[in-house]
Amino acid sequence: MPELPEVEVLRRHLNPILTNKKIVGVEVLKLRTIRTESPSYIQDAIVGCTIKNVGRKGKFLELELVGSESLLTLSLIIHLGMTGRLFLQNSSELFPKHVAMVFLLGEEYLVFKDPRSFGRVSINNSIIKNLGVDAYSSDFTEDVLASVFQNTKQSVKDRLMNQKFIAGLGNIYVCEVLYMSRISPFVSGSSLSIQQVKTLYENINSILHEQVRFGLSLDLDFSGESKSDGLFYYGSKSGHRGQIKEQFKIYGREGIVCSICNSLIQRTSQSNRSTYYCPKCQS
DNA sequence: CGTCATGTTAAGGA
DNA sequence: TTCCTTAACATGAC
Repeated sequence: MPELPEVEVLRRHLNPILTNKKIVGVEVLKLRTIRTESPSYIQDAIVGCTIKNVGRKGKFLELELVGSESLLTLSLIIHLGMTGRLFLQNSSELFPKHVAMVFLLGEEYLVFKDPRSFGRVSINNSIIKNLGVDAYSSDFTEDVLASVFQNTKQSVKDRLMNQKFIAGLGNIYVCEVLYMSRISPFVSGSSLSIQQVKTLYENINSILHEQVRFGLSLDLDFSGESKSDGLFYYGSKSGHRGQIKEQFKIYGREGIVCSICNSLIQRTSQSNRSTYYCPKCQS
């Protein structure tokens, strides 16, 4: 459930549900999910802590925890990777397949399911220290965006996807934003005009706000895997489980005519990721 | 069988 | 050193 808008929608759903809940146990089913930290290290640190807030930076969720003596605070950082999902289920229900980690909250379990295991959980917040400015925050200004493109031969697309510079944009929304801005994904960052940077900035803001608003407008249900939240099942043409599916203007639309100029939308590869673009509008 | 998938990052090259 | 590119990770859908 990967890019910034999806994580933000999830955060807003989880925050009221998780706030003031106490973590009474932790189970690690996939060691890969915690990488170098051992299960006992995580357990010792967070069991007994209470969740005070669910925050976010870029695509990372940050659960702010406070210890039982109310002195110690720490962050439980969760990245959903490509296929990660977080939901609550009742302690009496069976775990689904591919559960990576479970946080016991008394009667309820916060389940982290992650089939591809690209996600990550950590209590070392240095992993979010290297992130650039969050694209959805007030710190993200036109000047910040302009500085991202200075002195680089790297393509506009690769720069926008690099979390070190701007945190939150991924493959889908970078394709969308470049198409909206009529900018070629292949040109170098430093070749952009001031006007192009301005257009890009406005489109990044508008698409992120639009997608968060769209996600929040859906009546999603985060209490239990069986009900599923219905959102963020891209990649499935039938619309996975017959649920609501986000619509994109360019992403995943290879071979379909561009609604602006009637050219065929193309797909190619950039840094091992698919780039969808209109060869005429974005030349 | 083969190709593709919302992401990150270690390792290698220039 | 820095900046950039590539391959790898693991599983499912089509």
